[in-house]
Amino acid sequence: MHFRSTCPVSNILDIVGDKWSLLIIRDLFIGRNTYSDFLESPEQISTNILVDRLKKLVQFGLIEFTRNEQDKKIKHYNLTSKGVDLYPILAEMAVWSRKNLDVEFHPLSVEMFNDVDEIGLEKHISNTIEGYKKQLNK
Amino acid sequence: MHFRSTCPVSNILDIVGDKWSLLIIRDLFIGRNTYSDFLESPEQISTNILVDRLKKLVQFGLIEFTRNEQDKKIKHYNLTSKGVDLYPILAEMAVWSRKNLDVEFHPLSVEMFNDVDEIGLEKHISNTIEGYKKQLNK
DNA sequence: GATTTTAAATTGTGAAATACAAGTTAATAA
DNA sequence: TTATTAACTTGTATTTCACAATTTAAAATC
Repeated sequence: MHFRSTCPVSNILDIVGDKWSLLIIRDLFIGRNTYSDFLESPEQISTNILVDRLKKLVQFGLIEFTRNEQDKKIKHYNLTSKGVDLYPILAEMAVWSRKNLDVEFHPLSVEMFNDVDEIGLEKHISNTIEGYKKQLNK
Repeated sequence: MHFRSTCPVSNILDIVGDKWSLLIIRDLFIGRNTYSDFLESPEQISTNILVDRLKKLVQFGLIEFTRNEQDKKIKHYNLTSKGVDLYPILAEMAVWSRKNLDVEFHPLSVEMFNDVDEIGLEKHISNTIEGYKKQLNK
């Protein structure tokens, strides 16, 4: 891995600072976990870019995959602990957009973040991470 | 502005989701605020990319500039409130890198974040934002 | 007021990343 | 044996980025 500098902000951007990587991470948090799932996301990633990003994210140790027992040609991707640690960044991004952009957001995002005003962002983040880990162990 | 979807994470990535925009924002938080300052950053942005990103960030309303009174060919850029609101994202990125990457970080970053263990991330963020705003009004 | 300096911006060219469409592979299902 | 389908590859066009050189315009110097 080549880092442009020794700045930690620059370093993480060298890993996930492209148009697609963080959207795949987001997908994993909302339960999408297969190649086909990712292709169905509303942003419409290209197949060659998707394959490339999945490989890179595995190389970086942010995600890994297991084979479906019933249909072994299906790969189920999941976040590693390094990948789960990205959630605060995604959450802060969503907070920024909801505060600073005057647009109608996807119902799923509205639903996902409607607990923030009540319980606070910190609790929302820890709940989401806990929820993700629980769902993995099933 | 064209958004790929109505997901708030996707939306902010459509604005600052490239290799350089957030590094310019970072620079502004550490006191670098002119074209020449940005060029001197360790990541070595190209002049054409820098001009392009500065224009876009102004268009998006994340930054603005004033002319130096003594030397009017110098532009001093500053973050708008929308831009200042990006700091939590930068902070979470730095937190992620410091936790998950095994590298030596720039002394400035080490110094900047050495208060986090003591006072917590939330306080670090509000202090940094407050500090930035104060410095602007001088 | 002509010349030099410098911050900001532009231009040109090659390389890399991304978009889009079509085709391939290999495991499973029929 | 032949579909079917999840994952992946390939080819080409477009866009973005990197790198080097040059231009512009305001300020400073002579």
